[in-house]
Amino acid sequence: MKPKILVVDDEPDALEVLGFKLREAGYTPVFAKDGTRALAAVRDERPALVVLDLMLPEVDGLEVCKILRRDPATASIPILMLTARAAEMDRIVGLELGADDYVTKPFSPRELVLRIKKLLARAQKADDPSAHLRIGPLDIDAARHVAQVKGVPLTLTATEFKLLDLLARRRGRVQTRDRLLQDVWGYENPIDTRTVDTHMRRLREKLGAAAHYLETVRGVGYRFSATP
Amino acid sequence: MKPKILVVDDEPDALEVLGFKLREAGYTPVFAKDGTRALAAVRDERPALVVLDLMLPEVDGLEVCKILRRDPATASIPILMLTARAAEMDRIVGLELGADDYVTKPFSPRELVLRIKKLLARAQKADDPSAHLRIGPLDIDAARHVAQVKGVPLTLTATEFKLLDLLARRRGRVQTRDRLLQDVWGYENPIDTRTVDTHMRRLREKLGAAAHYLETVRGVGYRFSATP
DNA sequence: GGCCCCGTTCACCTGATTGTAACATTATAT
DNA sequence: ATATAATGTTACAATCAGGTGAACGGGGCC
Repeated sequence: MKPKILVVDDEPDALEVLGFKLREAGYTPVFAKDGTRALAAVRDERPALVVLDLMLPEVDGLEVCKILRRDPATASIPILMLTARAAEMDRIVGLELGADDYVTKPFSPRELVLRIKKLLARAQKADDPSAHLRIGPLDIDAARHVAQVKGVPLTLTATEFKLLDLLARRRGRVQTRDRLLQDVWGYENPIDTRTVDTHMRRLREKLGAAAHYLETVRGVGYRFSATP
Repeated sequence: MKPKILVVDDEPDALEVLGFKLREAGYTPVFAKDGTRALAAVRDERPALVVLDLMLPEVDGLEVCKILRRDPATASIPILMLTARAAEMDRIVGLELGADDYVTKPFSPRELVLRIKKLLARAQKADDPSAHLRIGPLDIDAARHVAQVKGVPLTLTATEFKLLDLLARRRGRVQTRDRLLQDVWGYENPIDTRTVDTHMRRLREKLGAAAHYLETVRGVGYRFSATP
């Protein structure tokens, strides 16, 4: 399974070079030459990662970035920004919007592929049960059994931790109460109980500023927000 | 794994030609020459799709179609109708229940194989409940419990979401109110059938620009439009 | 044993959801 | 064209799902 990479740039030359290098590195490149097409391509192709030029016709890179982040279906796709000027990049990657990394033009393709590799590895790690999860101000270290909000450790009980960890790992996807009872509590035959609700309430209380990550999907279950 | 295709026609010549073309296209054809045998063959062979001539000895094509649709075990098998006259096909596909597509005789085998391919692809997608459905401007992600029109998330209640998801998964085929009550609401709920109508209305309202996908089939039920 | 922590259950409350009924409109049959 | 059946619309009250706070109870620890 070759990961699909969407490359968005308005210069055909850049697309060609990148396409070649990506194929060489074992990826399947897909292309778009403006912001509108980029958004369409993300929806159609569901790439594993997006390489995004900052300067684009139609809808510029920043805007594309924002739109992708706002939508739960695409919020977790890593974005690598390309730009000519390095100066303003800290702002872009850090706070304003959710780019995950950036490379300044002119760049060495080797460098770019390395960054892509790193981002993909990081994204994949979210599924690895032993990994250290970092979502916005939230830090979850399953190995050490420690959860933090903005660096401040939370005092969670074992069940609370397991619940939070599981929801965060499956972020974006709704978990029914039955599923949670099975996976967190280990109940074989899910019973009718409000236990899950009570635990969610305590979790929310302890999470404080980060409580909004725990979303209720009425009639279905709970979901850890997909957007950081 | 070659998909098995049941071809039902009373003319041996037609069977032979179709059989050859289907094998050529990578399918495994199975044959029946009348309605009774067709029903038996569906039961015994469990084909992935049925090509059904309208005019048949014993039990005619429409009747076979209806019988297959009534039984939950066979209801989801795609049916492609063959007929000599095009005029009455709208009625058959649209109203009388259940055929998924039709081709008028004489037909080009290439055309037929293309239609088969399309129907099989659609059926496969509908079978996987975790799959992300994308139909025109509509996006339905069951795992995340998110439905969007042109990227804008809809706020659907649990029942509304289930109803939309089910109709979209069975797009192109009419669902009777009873069937919807069974599959969306659950068997044991003996509720007024007008409940479905009310929910359809609410769905249409929320779908806005995409409301036209929900078609009313007077006297029968509702259908999610087959064409994107 | 007694105490404390933690998980579970209960009761109550609120707002959203939903089934139904009543009325309006449209399609079909006579 | 008119009658009739089917569906669209609207409104509303009952119900339900989930939030919240508190009580209960068991097991480990002293």
